Amino acid sequence: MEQKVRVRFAPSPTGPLHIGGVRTALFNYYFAKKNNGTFIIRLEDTDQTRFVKGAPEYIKEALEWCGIVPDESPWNPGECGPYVQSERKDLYEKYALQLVEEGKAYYAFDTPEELEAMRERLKEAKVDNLQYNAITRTQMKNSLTLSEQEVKARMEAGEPYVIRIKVPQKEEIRLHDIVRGWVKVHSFTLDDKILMKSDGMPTYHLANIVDDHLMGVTHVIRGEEWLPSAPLHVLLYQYLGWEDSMPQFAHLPLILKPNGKGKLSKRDGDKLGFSVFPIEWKDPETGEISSGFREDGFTPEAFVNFLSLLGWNPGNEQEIFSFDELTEHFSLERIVKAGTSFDIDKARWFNQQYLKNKPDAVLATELLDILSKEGIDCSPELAEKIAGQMKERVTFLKEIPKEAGFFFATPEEYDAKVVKKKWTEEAVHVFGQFKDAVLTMDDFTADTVKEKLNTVLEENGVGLGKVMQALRVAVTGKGGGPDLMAIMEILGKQEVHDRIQKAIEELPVKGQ
RNA sequence: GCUCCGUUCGUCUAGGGGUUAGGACGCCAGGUUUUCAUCCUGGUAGCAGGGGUUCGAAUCCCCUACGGAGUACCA
Repeated sequence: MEQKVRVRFAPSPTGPLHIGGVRTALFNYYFAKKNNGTFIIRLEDTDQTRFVKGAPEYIKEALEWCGIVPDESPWNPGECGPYVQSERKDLYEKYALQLVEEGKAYYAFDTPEELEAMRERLKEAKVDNLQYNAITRTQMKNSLTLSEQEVKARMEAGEPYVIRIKVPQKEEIRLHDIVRGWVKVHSFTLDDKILMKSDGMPTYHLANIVDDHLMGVTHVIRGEEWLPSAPLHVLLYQYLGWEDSMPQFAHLPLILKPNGKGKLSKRDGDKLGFSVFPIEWKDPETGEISSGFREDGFTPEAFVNFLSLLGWNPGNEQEIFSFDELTEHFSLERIVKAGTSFDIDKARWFNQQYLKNKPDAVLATELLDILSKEGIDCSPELAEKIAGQMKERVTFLKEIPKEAGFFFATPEEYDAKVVKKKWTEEAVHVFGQFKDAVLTMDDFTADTVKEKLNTVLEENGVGLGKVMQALRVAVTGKGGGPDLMAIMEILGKQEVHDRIQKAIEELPVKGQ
């Protein structure tokens, strides 16, 4: 049976999306596009108390930055709307009621205190699973233990109640996961999860199944944290009579902290020295800012490339992939099973690869933006030249103002180590001649300035190697950097002259 | 505790009965370069442990250990 692929990414708007969520979205997206399918975004906001203002907008912006364009979403609804669960509220109750009707679910009136007391009791009795299940439900206040009249009376009196699923006592539940193969669980270890909360909202479990069914979702690709509740979901599909159209599951390995200990969480950001969010997030309550990869200077291409290779690989040795290539090569079968530690060094390497391979003109546009934020004036022509000189030497474009500030201003400080070692009487003597010679040049390019320097050096019988670093320090203030001749060409002859002049006046000569 | 999932260099991973266990990041060394970086060359380092099955196991099975997730009127 060939069915058109429909997948969804269903985040909960409780804050910013972290990179694990982004990767889940990416894998769903690749899978949809590769199979000519549809990619849906659905907001799962059934817990109204945890809704965070700005979260939906953040999710949208973050995914867009990565290059994900949903086919159907709250922002561009398709046929299966609405795409926000709180707006679908009325849909869910019907199915919950249907299950109650069929004896597959029931009403429960237990208070949080009573539930807690039940768990305590079980703990003391050294019972393994502290659950609301086939055994314990017989001791609780629900429509299975209470008389029909009493249930009715309690409901009419406005007493809060929930609807719980009635999990069979002895049944093996099997599900096939594309990543993990067959997973078998005994129903006794599941508990009678709440389907409808007392506020009338469904829980994740119900809403998720109902929506996936109604939206025609064919593949559920989500994080491994959902694997333990997947059997419950299967049971729900069976109960609702939707087993035949049940989607296929693929549970993705978790992204772990760099030390491999524990799932990477939103709180790990910054604490570990790197971002865990795609783009910056400002907490609307506290105003606290969490850094994002975008603001750190990552290009979306590098970020996406890196993230896509966390828990998936194409089976060959290629590592640099464009978005289209990722889509083309992606397959669920090649997702790895084991959890994956996050390695920021590799992420940085990816960014550098992309930087290196981008045309100077493209980089110039971005650089101009960075420079203007730093209050540095720069022409597009100059920016392009600087980008060309610096792109292989930095990991992020935003390092340029600091690493190559000499392009914009005469150095105020000079590398003390180089000065101490290389700023010799001989060098100063040669530079005195060189700076004047420079002013007489008509054609001032990297090549001609090199010729000129060589000429002066030859006349004085001094080797190039002996004075190059000193000259570099005089012109740039730094001990390292791009080709000095190219720098001088960019600076122009007057500036070169003035800088050498200044250095000669200010720097202490070695041995004097 | 219980249930489920997992385990190949420090990290990301290839490899699915016969391989000198391959690649990438990182790290180290050498070369190139006027310098730093890039680049090139080389090096470092791994099948969690124990039992089976087999002529032969990183690969298949079992056990143990370790790690992770779940165990809410959160998703």
